[in-house]
Amino acid sequence: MAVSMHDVARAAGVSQRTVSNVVNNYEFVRPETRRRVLEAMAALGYVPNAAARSLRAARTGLIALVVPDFRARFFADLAGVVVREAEAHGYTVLIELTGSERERELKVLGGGRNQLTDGAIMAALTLKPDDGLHRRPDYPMVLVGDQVLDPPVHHVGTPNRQAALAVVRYLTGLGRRRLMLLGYAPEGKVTARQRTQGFLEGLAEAGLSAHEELLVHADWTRPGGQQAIEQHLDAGLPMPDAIFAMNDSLALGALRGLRSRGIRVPREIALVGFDDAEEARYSTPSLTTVSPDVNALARTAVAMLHEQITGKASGLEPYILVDFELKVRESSQ
Amino acid sequence: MAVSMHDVARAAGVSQRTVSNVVNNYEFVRPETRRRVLEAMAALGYVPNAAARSLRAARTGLIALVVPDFRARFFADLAGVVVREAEAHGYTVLIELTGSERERELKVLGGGRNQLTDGAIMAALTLKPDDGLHRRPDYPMVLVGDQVLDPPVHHVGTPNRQAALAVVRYLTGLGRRRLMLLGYAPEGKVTARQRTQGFLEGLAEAGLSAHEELLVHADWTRPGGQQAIEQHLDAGLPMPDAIFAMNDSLALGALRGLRSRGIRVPREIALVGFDDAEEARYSTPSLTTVSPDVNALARTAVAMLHEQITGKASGLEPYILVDFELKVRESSQ
DNA sequence: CTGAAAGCGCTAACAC
DNA sequence: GTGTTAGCGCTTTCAG
Repeated sequence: MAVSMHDVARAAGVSQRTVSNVVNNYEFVRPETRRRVLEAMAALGYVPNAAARSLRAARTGLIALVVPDFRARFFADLAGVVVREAEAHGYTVLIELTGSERERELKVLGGGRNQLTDGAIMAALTLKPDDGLHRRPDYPMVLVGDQVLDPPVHHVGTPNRQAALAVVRYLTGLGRRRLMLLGYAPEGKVTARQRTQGFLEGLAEAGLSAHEELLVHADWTRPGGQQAIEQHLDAGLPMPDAIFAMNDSLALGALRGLRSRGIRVPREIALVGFDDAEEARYSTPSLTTVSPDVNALARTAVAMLHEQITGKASGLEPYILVDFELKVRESSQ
Repeated sequence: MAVSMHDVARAAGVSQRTVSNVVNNYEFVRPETRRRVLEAMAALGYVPNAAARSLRAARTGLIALVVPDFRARFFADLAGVVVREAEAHGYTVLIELTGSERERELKVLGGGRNQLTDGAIMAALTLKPDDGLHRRPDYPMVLVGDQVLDPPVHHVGTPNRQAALAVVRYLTGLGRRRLMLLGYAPEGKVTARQRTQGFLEGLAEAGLSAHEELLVHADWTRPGGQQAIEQHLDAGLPMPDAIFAMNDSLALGALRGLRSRGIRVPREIALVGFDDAEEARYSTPSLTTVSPDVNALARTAVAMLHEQITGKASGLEPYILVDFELKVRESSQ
């Protein structure tokens, strides 16, 4: 067995209570006593036991970060900031990788593993509004990305509609007139719908109408983007003079497709993505893209969760959209 | 308070012991009793309390994965497999991001946070051999990547020397004669030294001698690679006909540098990286690179750690090198 | 300012 | 097969 408070207490000639006071930085301990206890702790190599503390305190100091996969740069970034931020609030982060499996996301709604965590920050990809009913109501939770549940849950996201609108304004401002929306998915996730909405609003604003053939379905992946573009071009469908891709993977795939057909970017077609993935900076040409403020996203999520856990009166709205920035790079100018 | 075993026991009209038996799938419980208990659990919404269990069992079921940063694709991949594999062994993974800070890596050696974890898998970047002394000897630990500690710790890695050797054999086999080693760092990490060793062995084997001016120092990053190459070229130093970069970031940076100076890859210079980062597949030209078997790496690490934690007689060596593969792509042929 | 003592929820001897 | 029971190490009332 490891050394316990009791052992330290005996060694220092004080009661366990006093040791606890020292460990928890209770103010009113005589300096001399504190010193003795600290010495005993060091001598014995005392390490507090987290399990016992949790058991007693009814909180574990652990929060779960539930994401599909760290290979998506966005989630890797998110994890970094969440871990840092959580630490500042006294939490340790426990990772749950869902691989975009519905089963696993549902499990989190039910309170996760064995009351192991005090709450969860989740990027849900597969949940549907109805799933909100499966939620254990007393389990603190914050959704990152899209609001997908119906009895709505605390949530922090990117203003998809506004960002898409900003993209269209930017492109039409450059004089582009035939805009393609790549990754169109009217039946799909909220994300897709919101971005589509912004896109269409932007067109309307510029007095343009949406060409149905320029709303192009595609898997939100590189191969998806490449294929869709190649098919579109090979089918002799109307050429756009600008493409807004639903995410950077799509955009980079499209870039490949365009190149393979000898079309120059941005000369003939301007290209804009979404997410500001690392590759966006390093592709040739580098990719103009919407950069969500991941930092703010993570900070806000942790703060929201902390409030729920501690039950403090919240200064925060239960639903927050953070900033974004349109990073203009070579692919559009 | 949440509902406890006691509550369930009362509701089912059995003793707490029996509930425990059911929860832990103890074999010898009468089916009828089991059913009753299960029903009571469902009715009350019982969830076992992890803290209590840990306290009692003196293990938490948590293991720490300690890595610098998930933005490096290698670690993102690693995390994915480790989490999956850990789950199969009944562990949950807790993330510790070090940001390559020595302080944080040292803390892990000391046993991590409050006996919260049963052990750790760490990719140490900043530790020096002497730091091995700081290690808490009874804290199970597996190093991934390089063996850096002196009283050696269980470890699983990539055969750096052999891989570098394979690269050189491949390049000389293609008829290349003036090989540059990019990212040379003789005073640096073991990784660097091992790869350098393999590189030099390969040259010797081919009857070539190492040109000192072709051992090029550089930060192991994209900008580092680009700068180093541009400086080298602009200084009029001897042109290589092949470059082996210590990692893919360097290689991709170099690619940019070469392109900016109008040098064609692979026609004039063949380029090989190390790590098989995702971008390596999507660059133009795509990058030939050494692909470590991350799956095997992670599986082995978890298995090793599990053995240490359970104290089972080990079938595994305490030091294991996993496979690698040379992924030949456009940049070298 | 410090001691004594009561559990938090669970596991695992030990009985029967 | 099931009940009794003793803690695991800690926080926290309650007394001094």
